[in-house]
Amino acid sequence: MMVGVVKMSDVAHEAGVSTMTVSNVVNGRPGASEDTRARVLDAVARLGYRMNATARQLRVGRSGAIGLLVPHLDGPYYAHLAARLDTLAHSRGYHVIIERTGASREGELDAISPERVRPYEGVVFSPVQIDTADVRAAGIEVPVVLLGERRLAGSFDHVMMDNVGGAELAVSHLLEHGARRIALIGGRPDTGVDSMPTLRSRGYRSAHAKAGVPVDERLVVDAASFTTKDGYEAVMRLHREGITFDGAFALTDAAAMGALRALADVGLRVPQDVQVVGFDNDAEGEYLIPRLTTMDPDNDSMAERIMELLLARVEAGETGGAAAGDVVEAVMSARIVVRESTLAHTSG
Amino acid sequence: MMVGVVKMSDVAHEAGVSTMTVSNVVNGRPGASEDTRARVLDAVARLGYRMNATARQLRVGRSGAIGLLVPHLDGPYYAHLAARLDTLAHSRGYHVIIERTGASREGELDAISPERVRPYEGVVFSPVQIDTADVRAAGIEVPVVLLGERRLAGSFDHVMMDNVGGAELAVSHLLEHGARRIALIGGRPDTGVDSMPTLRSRGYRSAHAKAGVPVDERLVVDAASFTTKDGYEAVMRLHREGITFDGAFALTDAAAMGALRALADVGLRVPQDVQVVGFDNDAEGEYLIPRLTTMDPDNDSMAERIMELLLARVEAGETGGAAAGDVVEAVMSARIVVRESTLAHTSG
DNA sequence: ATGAAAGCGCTAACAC
DNA sequence: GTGTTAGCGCTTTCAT
Repeated sequence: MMVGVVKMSDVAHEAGVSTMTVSNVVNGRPGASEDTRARVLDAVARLGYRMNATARQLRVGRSGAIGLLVPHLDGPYYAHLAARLDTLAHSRGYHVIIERTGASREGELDAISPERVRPYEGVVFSPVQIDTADVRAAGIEVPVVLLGERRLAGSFDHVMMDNVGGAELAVSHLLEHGARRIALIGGRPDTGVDSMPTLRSRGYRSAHAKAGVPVDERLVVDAASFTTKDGYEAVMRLHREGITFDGAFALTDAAAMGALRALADVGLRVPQDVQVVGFDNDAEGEYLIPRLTTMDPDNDSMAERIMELLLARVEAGETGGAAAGDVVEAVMSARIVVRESTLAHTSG
Repeated sequence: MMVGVVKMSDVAHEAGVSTMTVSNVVNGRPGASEDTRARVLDAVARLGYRMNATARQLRVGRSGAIGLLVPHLDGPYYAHLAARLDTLAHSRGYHVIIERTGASREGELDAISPERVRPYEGVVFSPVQIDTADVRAAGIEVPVVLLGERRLAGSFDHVMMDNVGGAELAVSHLLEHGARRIALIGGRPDTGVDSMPTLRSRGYRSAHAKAGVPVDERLVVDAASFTTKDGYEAVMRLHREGITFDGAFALTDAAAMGALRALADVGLRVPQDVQVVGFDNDAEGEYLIPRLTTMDPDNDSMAERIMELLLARVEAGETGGAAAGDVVEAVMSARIVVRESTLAHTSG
């Protein structure tokens, strides 16, 4: 056993060969006799040699690492995505490294800076504050797949969920089951900007339009961040202001959870008095009281699509982030999971 | 604007100086006239130069990155820890990079391998499958703080939660409030091995011992992984087998959530028929029906302690993972948060 | 105040 | 089959 950090030249010396031969053996390249190979491997084991990945990367570029740059890890969404991506990456010989941007502009710019991104062979980035121009300007040098609702047209492969369609499905379900005054928990006026809340709010409106049911704007309750707390407070606010409703579409399951608790607190029964639908299909939804009807975004397919797009570019040896011409925009659709929080049979 | 990757020598050429001068200016080192500095900065801006962190690291070692190696990111625990550590790291000029080990032995060994760990200036590692010997044998070359319940005696700084004490407090609370047959959801027989479930189970037993209440072993229900589903199924199993109980201590809030749902399904009222306590103080607990009494592990203090220990060693320039002699073992205690799922007043 | 030389640990390209 | 040379992009040292 040697003390200090063992490098290739130490192994070479020990085995009585050149560093090049050690490199070849260690990397499983052909062109070394069985005898030499054995001697090298033996020396490696004896000295406890471990390759210096930094040096290797400076030389060849390959690191085997894929960066996943997300705003935060609260809630099951990104956690689950990370797990799926990691599994997929492993099966292709890569591993996933996760970085939090903190959902701030500065954090996002930091995370996508070339210094920080260069060690990765490709990155999956979910921007929430910055836009296409910023991402292009950052000058990322590796393949990028963008994630999420913001339209970053034309420059990068982009995987997004069909938020509008999913929300429309959710609200149509409520309308079909007889709800006529549907609260939108965490809703936003349509500012024209694409974001998760504005898109899901847009689906809420289009479902109403299709059904010919007018929207009472007082039912649209904004929420800061779609947490359980926010959902709770939104319903409480409606109740305090005496605004009645017989349905509620919460922009996230977390918010729906808070809404359920608030409804219980004010004595409204779900689904008899108010029917509730969430969005995300969090694992907990199945165990809430009552069990929550929700939209399932099929995150697994999404993860597969992402990894497929990214590795295609990585393995094609693409460089220079912004892809040329043949950019893919994949929209994944969501399906409804009906549970106790909405009525079993269609009314009307 | 230049095409391709711009390096220091390009900037040097453009500014008409040597690379050394560029290096000095870019890194804010003294020893460059105002005039030169301006010319260099101008060239940097014009060419869009970004430093190559890999090359720099090969030369000097510093990367500014702290690795957080965790089994998974499901649930709020590690997500919240990551956020706290990241904030603390930023205030000290570092950033946190998260890696999932997948809670497998292989994944953990992979993650702590010198190749993978060398880019970090220090790592926070939460092992669940491997033990001290493995971690030592891995030959990590940077400071390490270990996290979690497994005792990895003597070799590394180690921050752990007082699982036994916390569980004892939770169960004592139930006993004080009149519960006499307390189900242990996710409990384990004490195998002598230290793990979250065995430690919390130990607290369950010691609370009973202190109160002089015997434990009915049929109330100890194992669960695979302490999820909502597991909690639900554990209670259902007790009910099917006709085992009655008037209290339940779930090893995690997630499991408690499933237990609450199961109790509702079998027609038992909480807290009147069964009092329930969880562990972890997840944000959702406050909005469950009924609101959940739980143990708050004070993760923020824990994160502070971890970062403090790690950066102390990093900034002391320590190398060679296993610290010499002066190893710190910090045990953080948990406090109880009383809510609706247990009775308001002490009985008996 | 600035620059030239050497080298961090590794590997591509080319000898032999 | 194996070794030599050169160099990835940066910084340390020492000269000027």
